[in-house]
Amino acid sequence: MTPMPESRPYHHGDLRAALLESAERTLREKGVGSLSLRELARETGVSHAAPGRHFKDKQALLDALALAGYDRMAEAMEAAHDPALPLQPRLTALARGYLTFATENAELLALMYARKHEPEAAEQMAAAVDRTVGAFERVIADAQRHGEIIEGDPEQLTLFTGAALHGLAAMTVGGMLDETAVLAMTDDLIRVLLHGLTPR
Amino acid sequence: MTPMPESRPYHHGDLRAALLESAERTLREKGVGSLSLRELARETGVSHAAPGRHFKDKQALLDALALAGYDRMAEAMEAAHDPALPLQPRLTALARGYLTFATENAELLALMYARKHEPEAAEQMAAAVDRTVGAFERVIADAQRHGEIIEGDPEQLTLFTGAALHGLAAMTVGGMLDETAVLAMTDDLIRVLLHGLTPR
DNA sequence: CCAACAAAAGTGGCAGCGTCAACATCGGGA
DNA sequence: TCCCGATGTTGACGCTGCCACTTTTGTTGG
Repeated sequence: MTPMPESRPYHHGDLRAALLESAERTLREKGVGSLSLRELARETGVSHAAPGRHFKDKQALLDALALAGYDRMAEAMEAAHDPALPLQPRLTALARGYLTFATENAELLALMYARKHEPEAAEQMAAAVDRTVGAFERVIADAQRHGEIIEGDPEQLTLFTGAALHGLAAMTVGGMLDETAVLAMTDDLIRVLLHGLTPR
Repeated sequence: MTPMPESRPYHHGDLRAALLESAERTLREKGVGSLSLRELARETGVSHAAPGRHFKDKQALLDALALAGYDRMAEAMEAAHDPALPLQPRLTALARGYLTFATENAELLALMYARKHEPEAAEQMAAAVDRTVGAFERVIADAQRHGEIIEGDPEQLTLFTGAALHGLAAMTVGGMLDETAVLAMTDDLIRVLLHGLTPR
């Protein structure tokens, strides 16, 4: 039970990465509310003030987490993006990609959308958002050029599509829907988005 | 500058209501992050432990706030609901109602959707959600009976509509859109929802 | 009419948190 | 080699939520 001197080196090696990793696990397992710098330091085996060397703020750590999240999300979206498919399945695949990422990273997503970020981080975020939204926008603009989608500002049409997806994700995270249900209705959602609620 | 004995009565009168009111103001002005029971007590002129008499927890106070929010939201929706209108303007009016409430009560809305509520509060919330969603669902089911909307589970179609709206609201709250822009595109959103992204 | 009781408020204390300043240790470049 | 900057540690401060205990107050039954 004695702490076992352990002779851990004075310098950790890559504390910053270790903290981010540990933080992401805690975020996933216990939520952002029970994420404490001191607890993090304890888990990582460093003193309570050590994290301050790498993140000036708790918010700075959360920002870093969110930024990493955007990278992973962009990857997931790009992986789900198959330009060879026709419009409807192509959109459906993208939608599945987003919804899967969103439900599997609910707490992280909340952080990403949080609007509390410090100014410098906010810029990087904006760029990261574009990477994700861009995937959708390309599909829309593409299809528009082929006459498969109505005319109008493609940015706005993309926004509507994204809003529907994000709303569904938010409802899932909020507990109104369960994860399998939301994936099961993705097909229907895209169909409604493309063909409308009114009969043709 | 002296505190001025003030001879405030030992019993406040209606501390519970005073706390909720003060909390809502702070929530609106400084966000949930800077909402502290002690600060609240100070503002209200009572001791730091007095709030504990009326809310067993900080979460209990947040739950009460959220519950009141649901009531106000339901009122706003019912006020925006005009059954005399034809389908499209009727939906548009409801959408405006929701988006207006959402942008004007961003922090509160986040609280309402937070999924951290204690079990008893959660039940009341579910009922409150139904009051709001119900407004939309009635419109959809109504129109379906008149053949103005495609067949299919009205609950699911309502969900899609609600998701699009909520997504748009979330983006506004998140700072991607500004308040006037979102209201300006409400018409377009409903049109796309009803008639689809593809040409007819 | 008043004693007793319960509800409502106050007081003090605890542990945890984020942050800061001052000090310690280490490794790498002048 | 030495020294300096980056990294880690220690200790402290004020804040927070929460708890146990005491005090005040209004109400109510005898």
